[in-house]
Amino acid sequence: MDGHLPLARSELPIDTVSLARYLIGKVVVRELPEGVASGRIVETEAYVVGDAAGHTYRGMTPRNRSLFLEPGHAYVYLAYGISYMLNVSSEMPGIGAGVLIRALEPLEGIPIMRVNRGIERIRDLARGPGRLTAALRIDRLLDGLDLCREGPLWLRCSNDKPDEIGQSVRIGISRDADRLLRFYIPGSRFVSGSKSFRE
DNA sequence: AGTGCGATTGACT
DNA sequence: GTCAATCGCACTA
Repeated sequence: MDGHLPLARSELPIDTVSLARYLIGKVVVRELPEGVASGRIVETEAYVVGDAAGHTYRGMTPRNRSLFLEPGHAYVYLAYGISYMLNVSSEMPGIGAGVLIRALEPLEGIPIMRVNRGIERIRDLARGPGRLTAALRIDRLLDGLDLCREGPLWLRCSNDKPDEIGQSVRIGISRDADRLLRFYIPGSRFVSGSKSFRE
């Protein structure tokens, strides 16, 4: 019964792909003044070492430095000037790589998420990387945060483990686009981009 | 100092 | 299905 504890850093896979699979089924917890909002991770993408689609492909910059922290730290950035993306750093310190959290199944604080998103439908609250950060009110202020420690944003253990994990190409990228680095719970109504997948 | 471009979303045909 | 919105940042000069 460890369903209420933060993920232990010592148990996090160092390898980016392993971490992307490991995070499926775990819980993202957001602590806000109004209360707690949380969701189960149903979809991730790995941005591995040497990945032409990754933000660290050309080395460390002020924006992406969080990806070089030890595993389990938040990397938050703004995409298209509109949506924030939440990533979990992977690999040893000094190596820049990470896992993008692409979709959550809402658990706690659904009324809070509805207010933050301005919509009612539970299925759409956190289905998509920009939607989940809006639902949980995640922005650049949380960049670099240790997600293995309780705080404003952290990752929680879960008792139920998915018995199967689907795999496909990543969504919305052009470089290194053929690699099967997207992972998701097959059949979940809460995963994004239900098109283009293969085993 | 200027420029082009996204790890997207929501509105619209 | 198509498409515009929007802006920080990395890159060029």
